[in-house]
Amino acid sequence: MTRIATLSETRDNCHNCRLRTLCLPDNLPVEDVGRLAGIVQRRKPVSRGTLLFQAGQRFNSIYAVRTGAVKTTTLMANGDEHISGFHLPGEVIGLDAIVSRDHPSTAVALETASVCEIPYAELENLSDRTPALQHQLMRIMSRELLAEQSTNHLLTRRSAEQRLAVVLLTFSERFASRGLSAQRFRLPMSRLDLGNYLGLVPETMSRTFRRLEEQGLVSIAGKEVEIVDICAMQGLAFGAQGAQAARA
Amino acid sequence: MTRIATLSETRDNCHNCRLRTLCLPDNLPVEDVGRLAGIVQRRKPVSRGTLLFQAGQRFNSIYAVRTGAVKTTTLMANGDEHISGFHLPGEVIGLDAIVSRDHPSTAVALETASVCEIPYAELENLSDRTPALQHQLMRIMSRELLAEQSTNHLLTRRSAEQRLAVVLLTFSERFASRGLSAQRFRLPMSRLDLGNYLGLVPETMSRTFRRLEEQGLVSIAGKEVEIVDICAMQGLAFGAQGAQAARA
DNA sequence: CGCTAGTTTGATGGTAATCAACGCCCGTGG
DNA sequence: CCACGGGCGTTGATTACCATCAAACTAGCG
Repeated sequence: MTRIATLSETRDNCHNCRLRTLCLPDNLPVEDVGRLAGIVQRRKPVSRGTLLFQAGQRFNSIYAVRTGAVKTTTLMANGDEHISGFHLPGEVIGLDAIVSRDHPSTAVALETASVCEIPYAELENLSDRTPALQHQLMRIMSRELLAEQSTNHLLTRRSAEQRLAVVLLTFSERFASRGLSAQRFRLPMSRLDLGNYLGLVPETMSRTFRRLEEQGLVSIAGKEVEIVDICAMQGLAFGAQGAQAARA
Repeated sequence: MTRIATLSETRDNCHNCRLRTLCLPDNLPVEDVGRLAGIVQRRKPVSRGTLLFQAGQRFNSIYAVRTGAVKTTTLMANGDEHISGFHLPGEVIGLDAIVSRDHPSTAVALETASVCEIPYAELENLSDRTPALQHQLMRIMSRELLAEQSTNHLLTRRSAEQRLAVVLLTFSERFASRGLSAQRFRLPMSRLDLGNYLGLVPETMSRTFRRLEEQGLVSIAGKEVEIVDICAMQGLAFGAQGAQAARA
């Protein structure tokens, strides 16, 4: 069932992409999408564990996830590794490298995944002549900034249960906006990875999953998640105060 | 001693600004700095507590801090307020509003402060015709992204002592790069604000300051800070593991 | 069929939140 | 000038949550 992409298909890259409204081409007029498609390079699928780029590597391109899921990790000054995000199809990664010559983080495929590579020099060059593209880039970076801020809040002021609830609801929404079920989905990462992202050790992850299940909010089977009571989940995630300080 | 800025002085805005290498004009050719200066509006100093913009307000401009210090806060879904950052002269705020029509956060002067207002429509328009400006904008956003990521790590995986050490060292560096002393400085925010930012209650802030002092790392007098042993501070901030999980 | 990474369970302890109360600084108004 | 008040900061006692340690269990995979 392997199909070979023809050249014309490659040119069509973004036009026909189901993810176009989540990705760089969003808000672009048709002719600009064509020009963008001209510099986008589809990469062949890679298997779980493959590095898309590595911290310290020279920054040449940003990447848009096409299929599968990717995590980005950073080696911190003290030597431990921090997962800065999980990325689903349509999301752009590598933006944190623009300011320096090198990638600050490493991107790893969490499952079989494929990406579009966008050489940054060419993207810069193109967006110099394409205001709409430039504006879309700014919007994407602004959105990332906003997401990081809300992650910050989540991590400082919420209990383990709330962190997990928020993250599950976030995945639910992200899957839904990609046309998948908001109720049932499969988490692409291990509990260790999810715990690293949330600032919780695996033992706590396990116990917290169980507590959510006991409360009848979710049903868990390995990496398969079913959100049983979405309202109660939202109540837990966003209602009242965290377990910790929440003074004005 | 009040000086009235003349028109020509206003035009010169960015050229003569001591902060130009930290701010939007950095990396721009002289003629582009002039064009940028043409759309920058100097605002009169405002006193402590003044709101520069408010969450929910229509997004029109970004702002560069010129003097003083500013905090940005966000009202989270659960009703509590989260301080997303403290901003010193040369830093640009409001970038998180680009993606939506409205400001997600509120900016408050922490002390007497003045800002430059940069109408975003004009900035967009100008950067459409000014590649270097666009690239500088991208670099600034990328830098912000990076900063948020490292804050994330700080908040999830480090003890109260380490969080405070990191934040003090960060302020030290930021003051130093503005030509001020790296050893002695005055924190512009209350302990409550700093605690909110770090995810710590005021009681813990107080005790943690005292512990750093007892260890001979710093000397504290109200908001005045002296970093006594910078090496030991760095050791504490970046060395070894945090008090919490740090598994790969 | 065993191996290893990942996950779970239980027992214990430490760090920081919470609760309670007091002292300090500073601006306001009598 | 002094008294008052409130925001801010400090200190102490107690508690809760989550990390840590230890160990068993499961599942994918060569």
